[in-house]
Amino acid sequence: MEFKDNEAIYVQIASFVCDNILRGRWPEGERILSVRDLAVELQVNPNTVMRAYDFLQSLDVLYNKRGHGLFIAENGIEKVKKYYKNNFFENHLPEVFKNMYLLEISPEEIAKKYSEFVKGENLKKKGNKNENK
Amino acid sequence: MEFKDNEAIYVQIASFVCDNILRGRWPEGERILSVRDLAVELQVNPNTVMRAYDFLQSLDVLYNKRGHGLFIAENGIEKVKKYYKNNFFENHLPEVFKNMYLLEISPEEIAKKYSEFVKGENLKKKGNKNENK
Amino acid sequence: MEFKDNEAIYVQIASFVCDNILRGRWPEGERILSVRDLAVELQVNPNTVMRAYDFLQSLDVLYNKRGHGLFIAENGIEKVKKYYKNNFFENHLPEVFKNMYLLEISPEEIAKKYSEFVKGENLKKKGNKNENK
Amino acid sequence: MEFKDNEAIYVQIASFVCDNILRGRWPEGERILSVRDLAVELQVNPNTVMRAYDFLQSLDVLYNKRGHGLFIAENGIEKVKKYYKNNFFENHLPEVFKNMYLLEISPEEIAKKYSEFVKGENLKKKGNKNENK
DNA sequence: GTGGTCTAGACCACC
DNA sequence: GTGGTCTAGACCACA
Repeated sequence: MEFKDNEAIYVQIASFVCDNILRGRWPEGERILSVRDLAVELQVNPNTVMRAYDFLQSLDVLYNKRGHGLFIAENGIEKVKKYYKNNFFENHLPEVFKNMYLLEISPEEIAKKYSEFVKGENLKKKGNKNENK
Repeated sequence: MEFKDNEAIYVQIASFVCDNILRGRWPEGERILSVRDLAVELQVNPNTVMRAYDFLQSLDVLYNKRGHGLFIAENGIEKVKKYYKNNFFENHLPEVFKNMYLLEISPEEIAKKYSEFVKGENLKKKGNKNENK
Repeated sequence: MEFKDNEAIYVQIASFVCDNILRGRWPEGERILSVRDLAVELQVNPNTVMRAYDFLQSLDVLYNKRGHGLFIAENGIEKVKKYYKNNFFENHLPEVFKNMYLLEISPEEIAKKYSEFVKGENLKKKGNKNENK
Repeated sequence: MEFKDNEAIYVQIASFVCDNILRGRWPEGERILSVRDLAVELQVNPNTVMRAYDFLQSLDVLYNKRGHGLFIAENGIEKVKKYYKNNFFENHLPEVFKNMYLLEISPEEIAKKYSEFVKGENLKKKGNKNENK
């Protein structure tokens, strides 16, 4: 996995985990990869994974069964959505709107680009399905 | 002026300057506030303003007339737009699209919220005009 | 290391780094001396080294692996050459030609002196090789 | 006249004066433009011209006839050449050679570009002659 | 340990 | 007055 360098790696790992939860790849209630395993997979220091997991515990997306490891909360999707939605509307969107306004980018242009983005995502999905066959 | 604390102050100052240029409040070719004056106004160390101005000089948005101060380039708006547009499409937009996709936010909802944002901006403008009466 | 005092120290440090890259002494992809270490070695304030490194990052010659330090880009040599060549042909050479023209110095004389210069450089190289024996 | 912004203006003015002397446009022994007149012509603060003249006096290129103004020395060309040659060989050339060496630019390439430069200068001369007709 | 940011204050050349 | 450079020292988040 490649990391952007304008954002802390642990934040990107947290996003990565949430992604997998929202997309249903990691089902609610199940045990999550151990710190060490994920660290190996992402080629990252375990401490960094730990920070990401800590962060997600503070959001109640993950919880700790003593001695059994970390699990995804039963309402994990809901929790993630809540946090991300709030973040999106409070922090990201105003910035985006300001840019659109000053750079004279119409919402129609955004919508058009978005539909292209969605196409790309759907292709990915199909690709993954075939991979698993 | 208030600064967010999740972004370096000098970056926010640079954005502030670009904003004023894009909105036409600071016309192309004109002299910009001196390092020291802006530092006093923003209650910030002159070095911090200097860093922001340095950055804008490296983008050719500002240029230096020796001994006379810094001036906004004749094609300053164009330069700013170019930089901001690139930044917006490369860095911001993909992130926004991913959020929209995963959080199931439709482009129509975005468009609606945007039109409200624009109303707010227009009110601000009128407010400023009245102030000057 | 000695610094000329008609040029900013941080610029000279940046040149020093580029020199080492172009000469192959510091290979592409490798970690570069930390800000603090180079500051100690050059007997200079860390901020000054930082400025040099900042500049080289803006040229994409250096990049940052968070928490691990700064590394020379894979195409670092190319990037440095591009920047230096442009600088040389746009800024230095016209000045040199004007001097040659007005002072009546022939290109043959230049060529002759250059071959002496190259000899000196080659001796330096051999000297270093012997040092390492 | 346009000034480069990487060199002090008074230095550029001094060069401008030397240029005119070396090219024979301003003959040895003659009175030189007054500080004020040159300042107006170059659209520059008189103090700045003054500094340039001061500098040239320190090189014995100009000298002061009390109450009559500044004059170009009888051996002005020689003095200018001496200073510029020294400067060229001591300061400029080593830098140029280093660049040529590291960027792998051959003296032949330099010679070729120089001959083009000379062509350009000769055209200018003819152009000026015709202007004065 | 790493880079990055900010402040405070001094000093400089230039116009 | 202008920008620009440098130092010293503090503090931070990150790995």
